[in-house]
Amino acid sequence: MASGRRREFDYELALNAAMYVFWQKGYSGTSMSDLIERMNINKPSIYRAFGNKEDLFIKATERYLEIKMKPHMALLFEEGATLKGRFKKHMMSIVDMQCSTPDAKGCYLVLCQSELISGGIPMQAELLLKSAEAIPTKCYADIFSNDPEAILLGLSQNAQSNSLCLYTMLKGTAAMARSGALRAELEYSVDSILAGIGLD
Amino acid sequence: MASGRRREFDYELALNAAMYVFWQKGYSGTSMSDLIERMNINKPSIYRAFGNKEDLFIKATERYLEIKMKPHMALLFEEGATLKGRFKKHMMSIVDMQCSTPDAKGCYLVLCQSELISGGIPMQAELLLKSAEAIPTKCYADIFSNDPEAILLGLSQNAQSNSLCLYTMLKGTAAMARSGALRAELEYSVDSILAGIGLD
DNA sequence: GCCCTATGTTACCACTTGGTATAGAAAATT
DNA sequence: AATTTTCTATACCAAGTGGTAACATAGGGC
Repeated sequence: MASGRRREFDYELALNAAMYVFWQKGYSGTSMSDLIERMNINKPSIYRAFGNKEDLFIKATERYLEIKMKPHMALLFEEGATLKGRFKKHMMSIVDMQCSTPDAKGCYLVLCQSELISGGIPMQAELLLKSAEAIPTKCYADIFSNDPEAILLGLSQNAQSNSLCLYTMLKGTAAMARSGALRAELEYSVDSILAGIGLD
Repeated sequence: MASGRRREFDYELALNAAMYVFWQKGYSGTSMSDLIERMNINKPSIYRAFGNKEDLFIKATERYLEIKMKPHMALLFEEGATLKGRFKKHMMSIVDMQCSTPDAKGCYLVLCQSELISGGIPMQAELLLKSAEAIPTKCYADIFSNDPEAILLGLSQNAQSNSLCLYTMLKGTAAMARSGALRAELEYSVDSILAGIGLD
């Protein structure tokens, strides 16, 4: 079986580049020209390797979830740290990322989720974005409900609300980071919300 | 001096309609076709009455600041209410608006400010959006610095940080509202952040 | 060597974008 | 009523959108 000519570009690198473009410009705001330029591949090669714009967006989004969001979640389950310490580390790890990525500040998901109500996002991409939103809130709520320290602090009483509260603050830091806020400025907000829900 | 034919559409109504379109779709996401449809005027009439897309956007943004943001600010200076009461009312008034406007959930400014880093926003519009951001933070910081009750509670020590903290949370509720969160769910977050900075 | 498959490149497609020229219609001043 | 001024409406423009057809090119299996 003949296997044909090998592609000249690096698939993984190209997908990363696409991820950063969507992170900076959102789905509708990103044009194929943008992608061609930043991925450094010409158009038919992109279509052959990744499918159409929606397919590429879905792959880029899944990559973001995998390499950018997942690592933060692990920090919530580190052994030998207090509940507050784990949440603080988790949240500041996210804030760090929101502030540090040049030209792609804030959160990929927050940006693209805000496009949903604008219209123009294809169905499958919409479903993925909506399902991604449920992951951290569910995770936080589970911890608040079941962690012994959380139960002791009474946080299990309002597990759902406490979860939503932290998530809301992280969306806020994402928006602030996108406008140029610094990590140091946002740390105070993280500390305040943790204190605010009674996590001391 | 002949004054000519009178316009058939209502200028104020049309500008309001434009405001809601930008509120829903942002600057780049809004096309002239969108505006024509929702303002119910044909294209040359829009250009004659409002100038080009950027001019119209600036007018719509100024209108948003005037009729949508300004009323919330007044609540911070109501007589005979505690500092916490005034901030609670102010913030919930904003959250109310973020949740209730159909098809234009969230905050006009948060949405459009997030487009700045994407590029494609004209200079004058960019300046307006950036200057709008400074208004509430400056206002909060002034209150935390000078209000007797704030000084008594020690909030004047971190006036700047406390200000940024509340503003960050409001950007978070805006993002949450845009994704469909309800007023009741977000009230808990507002209460928590007020408690978190020590405003009891 | 040949063939087959997959690649990169150029050119093109229909459609939408922001913006305008032009012509006809309506109202106020003379 | 005539004129002037501003309005609305149809049609159009160049440039950009997402997406493809066609063709030359490169590499592995036989």
